[in-house]
Amino acid sequence: MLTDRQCKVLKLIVEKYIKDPIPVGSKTISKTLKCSSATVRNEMSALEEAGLLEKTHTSSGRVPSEEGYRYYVDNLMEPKKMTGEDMLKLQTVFHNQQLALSDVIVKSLQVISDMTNYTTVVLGSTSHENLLKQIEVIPIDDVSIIVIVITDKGHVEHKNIRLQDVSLDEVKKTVNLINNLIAGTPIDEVSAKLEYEVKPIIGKYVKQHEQLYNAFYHVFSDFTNQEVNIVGKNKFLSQPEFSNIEKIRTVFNKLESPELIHSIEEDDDNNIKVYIGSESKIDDDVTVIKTRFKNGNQEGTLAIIGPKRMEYDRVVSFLEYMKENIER
Amino acid sequence: MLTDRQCKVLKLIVEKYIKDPIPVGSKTISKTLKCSSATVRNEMSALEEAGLLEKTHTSSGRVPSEEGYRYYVDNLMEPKKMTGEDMLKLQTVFHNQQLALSDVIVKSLQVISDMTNYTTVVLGSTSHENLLKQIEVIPIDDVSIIVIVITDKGHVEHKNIRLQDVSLDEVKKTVNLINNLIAGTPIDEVSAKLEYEVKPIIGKYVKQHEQLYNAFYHVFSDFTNQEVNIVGKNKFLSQPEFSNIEKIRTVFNKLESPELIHSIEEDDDNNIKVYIGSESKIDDDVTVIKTRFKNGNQEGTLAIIGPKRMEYDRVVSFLEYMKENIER
DNA sequence: TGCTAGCACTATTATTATACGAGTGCTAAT
DNA sequence: ATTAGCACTCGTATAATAATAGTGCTAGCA
Repeated sequence: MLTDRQCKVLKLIVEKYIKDPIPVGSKTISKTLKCSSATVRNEMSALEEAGLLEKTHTSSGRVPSEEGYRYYVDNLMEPKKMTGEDMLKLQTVFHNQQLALSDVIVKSLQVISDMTNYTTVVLGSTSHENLLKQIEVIPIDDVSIIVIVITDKGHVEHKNIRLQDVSLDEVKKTVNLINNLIAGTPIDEVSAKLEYEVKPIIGKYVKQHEQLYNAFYHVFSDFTNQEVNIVGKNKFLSQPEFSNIEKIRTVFNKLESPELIHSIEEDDDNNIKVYIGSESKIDDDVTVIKTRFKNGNQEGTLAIIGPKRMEYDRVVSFLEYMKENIER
Repeated sequence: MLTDRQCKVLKLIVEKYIKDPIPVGSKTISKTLKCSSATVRNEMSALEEAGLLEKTHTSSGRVPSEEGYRYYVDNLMEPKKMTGEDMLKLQTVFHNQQLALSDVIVKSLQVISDMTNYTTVVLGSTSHENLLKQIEVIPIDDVSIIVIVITDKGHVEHKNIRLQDVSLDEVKKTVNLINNLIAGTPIDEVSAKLEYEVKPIIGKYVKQHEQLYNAFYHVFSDFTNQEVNIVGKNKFLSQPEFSNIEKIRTVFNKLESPELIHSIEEDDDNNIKVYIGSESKIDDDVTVIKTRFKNGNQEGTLAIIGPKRMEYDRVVSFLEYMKENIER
């Protein structure tokens, strides 16, 4: 258990280091705390002993360790209320009556990315939550048609497919069958249902059924599992801890890998969760802060991704604000 | 005018430097050319005089200048035929009968990006070439509908809009009006036509016409002018001349700015065009190689973007192959 | 007992000096 | 016209030095 003063020292160090990423010395802290630098040094080595602080070399100042940030976030951080200016910017987005909720969310996370200089992510509902609402087909020319897939949550995707010697009539028959038989099915089960429920029927009644079946099968199996919206990846380029290209490359690759991004929502806790450093699974110097939201049939995940040395208090208050405003 | 030997020297230097980005010395060249390093030095200083070579410092080897690359591309470069392996990879993409042409193009440029380690771009038809084919509306819930816009070239976009107290009937009336009155109009003129041809009519026959008019107006004015597909931006991260973050940042910002990307197709020459360094308008160390393609009603631009120190011959042959295969 | 002044010690950073080498340009000889 | 030879230049690498900002520890004080 930390003493009161140790908490103060840790908090000061974390906050100082977040402002300015250079190791913090005892002298700096002693100025704010009413005691000598020697006393601070003693507290510091106790905190280091406890694994909350680290030195970059034997005679350097201290830097928060992963556990140090953790302790700060869990116990020391005070909620920071948003500035009027920040609030105002977001409110103008939220009060745009014409935009659908999903657009409002994406737009405001763009704004947040610019305000904070961190990367933001919006994940929509997952494919097992999205039910097939209907499909539409538009003929483009003799050989190609566009298939549009719409889910109950309003997720739309389209695909241009090529067919040889298939009459529009037969396409329409198939479309009607699909709409009648498997609308309402979770998107990720559609491919299977197509095989067991639709294939046998079109096999009997539709010419060129092989080709049509294959085409639609691909439309659904290629259906993106989830709407993923990442904004401001380039913000990492202005963070000092990502000044080397290698690091940037690994982070960018991770941010583009669907698995990684989906792992963000693995834990479906509804509160705001903070994943620090290695917990982020992206890079030891990266922190992910996320929350889930739900409004009617719209649900999903918001995340803000930045350096471990992140303005935790500010980011948390942004996410709280977003969650609150989305949910009513 | 360059002598024969000067051409040989320039060609060797450019090709050597492209392989390995370190200044090329006279000794290296003299090994390949049957003459002494002193002779090569004389030729080199003639080439420097002519502005085709540069030194990084007084006693360094030579590096091609922008004009040097230009001369190489225009006069010295020999077309390099594609390796069987490269060809094979692309052919499997092209021979996929199920994919629409536009998907084949995007897929093959992904493949090319991986093979070359350069960034690739596909630009679709511009908005004044795309004609509105039809719009479709799908109601999602009480307050929101999805509007889907389809162009004659098969470009599809959708937008989720929110309406208050508007009956589905009225929406459908408006949609029918739009489809009847302004289908066939170039996308970038639709907004205007909407105002002059549709607004007066729905004003009379449709309740809540203000709201509906505004919603559709926004759907069309937000319509993306053009399909832009950039693949492999991260490839820049592994090019040695982009090892500093500042440079990467400016390049990434440029690649994300629509104006810049559109400037690629400004010149609608149908041949393969090479923009070296400052000509690329992206960065002095960047080269853009592009070509237009056309197949039936599908047209657009392909581009490969990489360091100025690019494998020009290889890239040109890739683009030739692509153009040829698309156009038949 | 807890705090602090004082001091020896340590590692980083910046600066300077030195040597090395890969390259050039020029001159004189072939 | 070509080339061997040589002085010269500049970037890179290495080592030596000093300055500095920090530490840990000890001993004395309230």
